[in-house]
Amino acid sequence: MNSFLPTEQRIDHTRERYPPFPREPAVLVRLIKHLHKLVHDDANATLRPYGLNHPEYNLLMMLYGTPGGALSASELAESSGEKSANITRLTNGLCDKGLIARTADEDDRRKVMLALTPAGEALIGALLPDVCALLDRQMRTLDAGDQRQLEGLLKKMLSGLTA
Amino acid sequence: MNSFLPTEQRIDHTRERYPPFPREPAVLVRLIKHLHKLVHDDANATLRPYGLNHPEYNLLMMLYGTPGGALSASELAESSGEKSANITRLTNGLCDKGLIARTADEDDRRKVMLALTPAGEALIGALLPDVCALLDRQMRTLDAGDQRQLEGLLKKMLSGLTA
DNA sequence: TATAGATATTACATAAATGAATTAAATTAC
DNA sequence: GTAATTTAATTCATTTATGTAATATCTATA
Repeated sequence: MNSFLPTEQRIDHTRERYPPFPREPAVLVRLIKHLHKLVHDDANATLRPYGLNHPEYNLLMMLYGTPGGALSASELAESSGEKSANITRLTNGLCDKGLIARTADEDDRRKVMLALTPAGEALIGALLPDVCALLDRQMRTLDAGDQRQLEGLLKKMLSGLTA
Repeated sequence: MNSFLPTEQRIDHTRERYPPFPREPAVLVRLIKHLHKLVHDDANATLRPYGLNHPEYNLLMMLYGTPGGALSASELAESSGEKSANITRLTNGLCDKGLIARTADEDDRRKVMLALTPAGEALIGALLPDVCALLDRQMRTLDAGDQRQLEGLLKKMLSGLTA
């Protein structure tokens, strides 16, 4: 898992067998997959002591970072990239743990608004130092300029995937 | 899902509540997650007509791109990033479909060597044009220079995650 | 205001992934 | 040469994620 070289060699061998296979796009897609997995596993390890996994943490941080502090289930699904059925399961778990609370929206009674409880706020306060250390560590090989440049390129890539 | 702006706004609001939260690393991690999901879903949609999902396709391409054409189960796990238990499940499915075949390794009888069958080779030959088109389309907003630069930065990021 | 159509949420069934434990074969140490 | 250790692959139980369909509520328009 530590070296990406074998992956590149396989892509090169694939191109010998099938020349139109586009090297750079294939390398980039594999890198994204590889990085995602490492970041995801790393985050899970950091969050486990707090009784959370990465998707649960993401939902809590969506609420923490939202002015007003409340989002509907579908807004959470949209912003977190999870399927709505999965949001129900995850928010059930977070409600059971007492970290978030559901309230019916007054204007649109189809909606269920979700917000952090004091216990949820407290948990985030407790884990943020570890999370910040994790994020800084994960990006430690990139200086400020690298990070800005990478952000720009990833957004450029993103623009080709959504349109 | 199409805009990344709300995510950035949430990160900014998080930083108002908790200033040490590192903006760039958080943005980059979210971008990686976002891009991975889009690429993954996109690939699944392209592969479905061929009766494959993305993990299955990855395993087949590992074998296709390996000189000699055979890998052991643990080598497949290592190179694909899947857990070994998952490799067993996935390769069972691919064997059932007749796309790969298991043979015992002569030197080490604990090992199970996996290789493409003629049917597996044929399927890859059939789907590669679509996959190449997909890859080129996914990276269409990045010119050759962008792609090289992005590859370099992602590898630099990777070096901080594995060590 | 009645009703057709759209949206939000949830429930249920199914699929995919993971972790822990098991079996079998090879390697090492004695 | 035998016992202990390591490694490879699988099985089983559990967790996590997805797709489909059902239910309830809202919106628009005739």
